[in-house]
Amino acid sequence: MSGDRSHNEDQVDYASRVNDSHKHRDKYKDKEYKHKDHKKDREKSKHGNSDYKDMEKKYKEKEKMKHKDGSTDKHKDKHKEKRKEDKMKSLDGKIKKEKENGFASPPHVKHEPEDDYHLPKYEKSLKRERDDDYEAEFKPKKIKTENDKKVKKRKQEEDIKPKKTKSKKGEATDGKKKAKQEPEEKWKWWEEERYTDGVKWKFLEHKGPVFAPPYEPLPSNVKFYYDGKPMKLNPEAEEVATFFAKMLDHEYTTKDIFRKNFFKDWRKEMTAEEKSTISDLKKCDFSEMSDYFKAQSEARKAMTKEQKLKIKEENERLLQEYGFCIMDNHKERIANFRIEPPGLFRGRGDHPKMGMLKRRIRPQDIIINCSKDSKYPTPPPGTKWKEVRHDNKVTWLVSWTENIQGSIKYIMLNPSSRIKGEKDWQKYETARRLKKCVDRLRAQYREDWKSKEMRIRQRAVALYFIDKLALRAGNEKEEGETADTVGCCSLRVEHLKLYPENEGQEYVVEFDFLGKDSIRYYNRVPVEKRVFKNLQLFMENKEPDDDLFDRLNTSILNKHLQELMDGLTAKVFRTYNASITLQQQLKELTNAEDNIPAKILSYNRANRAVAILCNHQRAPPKTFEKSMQNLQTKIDAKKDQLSDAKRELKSAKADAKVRRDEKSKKAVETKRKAVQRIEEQLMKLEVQATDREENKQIALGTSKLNYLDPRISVAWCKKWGIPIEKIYNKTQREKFAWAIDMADKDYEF
DNA sequence: CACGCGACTTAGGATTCTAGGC
DNA sequence: GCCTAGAATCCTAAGTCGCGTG
Repeated sequence: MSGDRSHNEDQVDYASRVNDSHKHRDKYKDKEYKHKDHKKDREKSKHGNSDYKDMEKKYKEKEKMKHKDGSTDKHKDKHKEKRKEDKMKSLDGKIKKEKENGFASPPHVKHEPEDDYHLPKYEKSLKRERDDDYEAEFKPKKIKTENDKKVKKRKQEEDIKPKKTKSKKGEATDGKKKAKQEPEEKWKWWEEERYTDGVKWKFLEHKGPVFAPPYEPLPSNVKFYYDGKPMKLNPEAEEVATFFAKMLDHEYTTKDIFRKNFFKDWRKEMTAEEKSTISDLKKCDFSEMSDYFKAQSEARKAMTKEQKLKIKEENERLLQEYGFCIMDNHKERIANFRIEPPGLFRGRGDHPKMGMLKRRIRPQDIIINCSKDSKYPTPPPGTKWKEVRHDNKVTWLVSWTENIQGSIKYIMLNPSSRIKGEKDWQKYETARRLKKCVDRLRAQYREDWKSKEMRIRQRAVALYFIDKLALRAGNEKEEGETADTVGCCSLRVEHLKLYPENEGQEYVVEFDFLGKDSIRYYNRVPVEKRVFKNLQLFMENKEPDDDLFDRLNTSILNKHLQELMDGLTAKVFRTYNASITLQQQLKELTNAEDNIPAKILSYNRANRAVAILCNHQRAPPKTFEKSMQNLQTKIDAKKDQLSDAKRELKSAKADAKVRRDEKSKKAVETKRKAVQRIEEQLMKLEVQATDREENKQIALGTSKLNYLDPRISVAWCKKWGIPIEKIYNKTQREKFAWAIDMADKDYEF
């Protein structure tokens, strides 16, 4: 079998892995996670000369280590330190600059040179301009000649499939049109030409963002107390206090870092007087404020129908006005047109910045992106945008810089939009191209395990993990800026344990680390002997907090991958392995004789295998135990009902035997039907229970939305006559409209 | 050529909505 | 009709990756 992942079935049945691995964000460190101390050491060594010398010594020792292979020297730790210092400097500069720019200089509309990229003549045509490069496919830029044949072939396939464009139009127009006029026909962007060379649109018009509602001061009867005494805060400080008060029930507010960060930022909003009084967060009493907000939310729930409807209508109005944009002759839904309201930063895991004040975004923080010849969004009265630009090489409509990490946030389009959909489709096409050459790649990295160059061995082992275990690439992160999490390339020695033998298996590697969102990855896998030996080598003479792959980073890895296949990066493996697993599991698990609920259980199980592979976890719902119990009660009741029905059937039969008339025969039939019906109901419930139990701490949504080629699911539905609604809800159907339209029952990933 | 940053995808949790059971 | 569990949606943090720059 080519291109499947049968060489590592062990991935699929590791329900055991998930079992109690979720939510170890906090527990984790109590156990044996000692990284903190090492971190402190590293922190120290950054300053102070003697420490630096120690480092140098260590560095030299390392160099002596195993690298007799002549590979280029590289020491990640050293770079890390350097980077950090630089960043601190540049951050300083940035803050100062921001103050000068943001407030002093008037915001302005930036005018681009006339002949830039603006091509108004195209904008009226309904179809996008056809590109000069007819061969251009998903990856417009670099098309390798060796691929030309395949490209052409796929092109043809695509041209053949979409034909029913017109056919549906008739039925839809005279059909029942909903009160809110649908944006005429559903636009089948996937039947049109794509842009190449990085142009994302030619016309873009929108209304700009919706700002967070202004702060409403507390009523005078709701007081804040310091050290038992009521205290009126200035509005700014009061607002920040309310952010804390609203989170009082949340675990966050018990965490030291959170409290420390909050308090520090809160004090910045206080008057000199307030600052001098309020010196200890423990003496702050927010409970009255907290109660007030609870009462408010209760009141909101208790509102009358009309009031609720009014709010709903207002929301709808806002959505209609700001929730859409015009991009290239089509009205498209915007994903997040509301600006993030101010509040306290809720970083995940052990985030050093949790609790910091996320400041309010104002019009002068906002950059607008739209066509030059569009009607620009107007800033709120008396305000100005930071900038209006016309960059059609990007997809965002609005951006601003956030104050916690200094990163940029964007307003972009909905997943159902052309611009997102095309990219998504393209992603799966890249993964399918990987399928075609994955055997070759696997052979290659296995060969590379034997390389005499350390960097190549490391690269090959890392790639093996990424492929086999679906690990993320693992970019380096700045210490102290974010939670300490890792991916493949950033794994440290402390994250794995090697067992030459474990529970009857040879060469077992135990992984235990925090990945994205501080979700714990725990897995014990037998690996090939060569991998094991290499790992031993990589770990020799290293401290627990040293990088496992000291001669590798994501950039090196991705450059290598790019050479192996056009468009290949580490994350493509996740997409590929997820999709191919789904396809295989569906094939394996779907039983032709099963009824629809049972088939859907199979689908969910296939989906689950992928979620486990990708380590998509969730906190077990708070009500999980209870709801499980409820379900069990229902099942028991149904069982009783069934035995009753069976008894009745039996007596009806006996009766019929004696009486031998039509009427009693009919009664038997009725009873038989009843038994059958109840049996079906019982089965449905039992299936539901199984499904739910198996899903306790596994999240299916993420893989469904981001990793599974929707055409696989669509094909499966078509093949088995399962309504697509059973698999995808409305939003998902919108996102995957392209797949639903184009995949037939024989689609192969 | 490292490195910072911009753009975009992926992610889990919180909040809101809704359908189905009482 | 009401309540509530579970689904849907919203929210925004946290990744990936490529590119420009000094």
